[in-house]
Amino acid sequence: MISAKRQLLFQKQAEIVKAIAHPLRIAILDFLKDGEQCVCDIAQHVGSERSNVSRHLSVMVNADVLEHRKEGLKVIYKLRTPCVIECFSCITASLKQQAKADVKLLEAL
Amino acid sequence: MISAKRQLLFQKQAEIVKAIAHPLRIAILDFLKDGEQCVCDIAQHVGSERSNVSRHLSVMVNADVLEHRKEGLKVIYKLRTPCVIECFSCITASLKQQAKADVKLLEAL
DNA sequence: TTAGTATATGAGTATATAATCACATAGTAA
DNA sequence: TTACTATGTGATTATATACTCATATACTAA
Repeated sequence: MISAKRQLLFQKQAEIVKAIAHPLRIAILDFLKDGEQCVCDIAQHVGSERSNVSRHLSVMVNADVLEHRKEGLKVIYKLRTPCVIECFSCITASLKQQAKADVKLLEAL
Repeated sequence: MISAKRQLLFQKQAEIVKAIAHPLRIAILDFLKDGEQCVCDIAQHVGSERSNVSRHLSVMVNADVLEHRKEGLKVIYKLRTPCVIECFSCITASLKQQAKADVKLLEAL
């Protein structure tokens, strides 16, 4: 059985992973890997309503994936733990593996 | 604006991340990093109902995070992309950063 | 002050997810 | 065959999440 301490760790890890587990939020992370941006530019880039983007951003701030600061009218968001970007290389590798298997299947039909 | 191609990529990446984004599933992944296991031993280890564990396992199989094979009565599950485990080192680093900030805050009170 | 812009948030709705229980299926062994 | 064990799944309920619209707040500039 898992100790209460480890269960807490898994709980906390899940909170961070959940904060990333959305296509729009991944798009935002991908945009922010090249540098900080304001909400309006993020919304423009990902093609979604500002209110919606603002909510997604606050989810990631609450999970400490992003940090933000005010600059005049604008609020600037940036990655707090840039290594999350590296996780996607593993995930992309998994997707490539899937895609290759799909091609093989298709060829066999 | 993001191309349709990239939107599809983010969509697929999110499906994989979502399949990991649950404390019980992270506990399962952590257990499987040391080798393949059957449902009954996984359920025993994570301390949850077998039917519940079975459903969580199928979520991860559908996302190609796990693979499984039958062996007599038992079904054996194992990691398909072991590099997902590496992602957790980044997430744990983020948690450490949070915890340190919390300690500093506590000391300031 | 007023007008305008950027952001955040409450309320409502729609959808997705998780857990539990009961039952079904598949294999083993007597 | 029957009894038993391991696993998967349908149905239900509870909860969480995502999106939209309207509104509130905060700042800027005239």
